[in-house]
Amino acid sequence: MRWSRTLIATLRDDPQEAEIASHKLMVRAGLIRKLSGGLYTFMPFGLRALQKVARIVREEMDRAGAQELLMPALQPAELWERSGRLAAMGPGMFRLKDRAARLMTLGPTHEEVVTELIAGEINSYRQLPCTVYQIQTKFRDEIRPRFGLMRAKEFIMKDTYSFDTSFEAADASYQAMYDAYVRIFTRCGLAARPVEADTGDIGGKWSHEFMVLADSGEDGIVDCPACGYAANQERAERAAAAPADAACPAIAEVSTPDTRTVDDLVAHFTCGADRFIKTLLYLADGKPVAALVPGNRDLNEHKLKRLLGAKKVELADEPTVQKVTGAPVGFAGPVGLALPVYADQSLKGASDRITGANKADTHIVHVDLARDAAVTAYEDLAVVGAGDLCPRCGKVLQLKRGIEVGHVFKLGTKYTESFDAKYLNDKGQSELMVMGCYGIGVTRTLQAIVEQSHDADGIIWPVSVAPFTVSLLLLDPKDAAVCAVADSLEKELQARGIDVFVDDREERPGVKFKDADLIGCPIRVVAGAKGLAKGGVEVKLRTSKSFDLVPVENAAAAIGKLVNDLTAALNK
RNA sequence: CGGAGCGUAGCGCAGCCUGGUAGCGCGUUUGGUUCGGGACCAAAAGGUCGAGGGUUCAACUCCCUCCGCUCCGACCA
Repeated sequence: MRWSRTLIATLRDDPQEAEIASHKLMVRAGLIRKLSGGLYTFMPFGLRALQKVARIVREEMDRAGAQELLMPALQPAELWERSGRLAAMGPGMFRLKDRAARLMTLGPTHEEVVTELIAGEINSYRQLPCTVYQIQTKFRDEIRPRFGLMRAKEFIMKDTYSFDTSFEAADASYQAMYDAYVRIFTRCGLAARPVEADTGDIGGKWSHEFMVLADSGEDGIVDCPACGYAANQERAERAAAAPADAACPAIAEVSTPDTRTVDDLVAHFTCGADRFIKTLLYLADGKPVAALVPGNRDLNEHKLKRLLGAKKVELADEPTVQKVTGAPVGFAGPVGLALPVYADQSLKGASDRITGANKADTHIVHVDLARDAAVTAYEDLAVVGAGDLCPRCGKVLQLKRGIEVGHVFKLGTKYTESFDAKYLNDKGQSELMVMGCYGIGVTRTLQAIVEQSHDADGIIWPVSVAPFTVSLLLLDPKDAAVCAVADSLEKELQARGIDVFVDDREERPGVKFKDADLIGCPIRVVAGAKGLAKGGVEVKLRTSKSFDLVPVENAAAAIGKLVNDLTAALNK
């Protein structure tokens, strides 16, 4: 392909719309263009890179025994009512009506469609296990699309679904996908790290996310350098550390006018935030409960939701708080509260603490939680952060940030129950299939690669996903001898199956060098009059500062070897 | 949904406070000189100043409403 005949425009300035490096670079290098918030066009170069990622995904899915199919993106909403997810996903789903006023949705994911499909297709244990996948556009009405392709309203996802006869068999399918994911991200040149994760709206018992470490990542990752424990902050647990509180006198009320937040309390009582017990009132599927954490900690709503087995957990609104505590927001406390009370494990044995009095403008001091309040249970409820102790080995945890590029779930029978997906076992009895689902954000993976692999000059594509493997700069397009060299080298490389992009523009060399660095193809070849006079073309890696002068007749072979070396290094 | 900021030529921006009919850089086109890390000179094309309404003799500028984009937050006991 030649620059002069390609729809590509590179930008000198950072686009006003972009914040993070990968987003800026993808726009500047002419890979994507924005249509509207969270909606992007893939330009020819962006599409080439995307298709290379998709191809790797496909090859590894096929190798792992999954079969590709393609399901509709437009789906009857009734399907989502059957699983209960129409309500659970709420406004996150795009909804529309067809001409018969039937409610339809644009698929944000495909558990419903695939389970309905498989329930009809599979009848016998002889047909199991069965794993299918697709690479398809998904639609999610994100609250706040951001960072270009990272969180978009429309994006390309690879979604795989496994069906098995038993939980043990499903574990094997899960492991096969987990292994395939490790290979996929390795081949894409990404250092992606599996971490334990929350299952969210998808449901199920167990899941891992594949995270690309990046400061711009949206997820917190809790990491134990000592034993390798790693988990999404939403999921992360911590080892119990009991407080060393001494016994205290009986409780006493203290007037605290207009002192509602922990910051207010710290200022008022001049003590550490950890001396307070934060009492949070939640509605779990509509029923009020209280959750207690130390004043210096945050409550992890995912943990509370899991503990209560609730479908929906939300902070109680002001009227509810007023009703159950008898006080305005800001003065709730566990003492005398007629609700189920769940306390964070670090409050076990807590004594001489300060809490709200369930009375306007009043707190109580000298609270011994066990003595003065009825705590239903002590559980790990706080958000885990740096400095907490590892739940496995007890060493100190670190906190990092990451981009979620893949997610694997053990779903169990959540969906096969909803859709009555059963098979006959070898004794002729009907049993539910056991399911797993596995997603990769293909478009997000592409951007994560850029986020992880760039420098001040531009993108540094891994050879496996670069829009083109070789950038061939034709420095003197008016010099017939140089053109002839570029032409023949282009053909030789193509004959070897190496894709080449020839910059044949009538531009000064500096412009071509800058653009080549920005676009970031892994191998740069310069064909210029100067180089030819010295004996050949210049071959340089994007990652290297220096080049090799290679005689024209050896160039294709030398480049072929470089490609092989780069590919081998990725797959190592 | 709440908070903040921004919408002026393809891209990046100034002008607005203090109203008088729009400018800079890049890019694009043409001509010339250049030619190994984003050249220079000359000329040119390109804008309903996000949309609608209001105030005014006059609105990019002041006021109101709406739309769009970006960032922060969805944590308060």
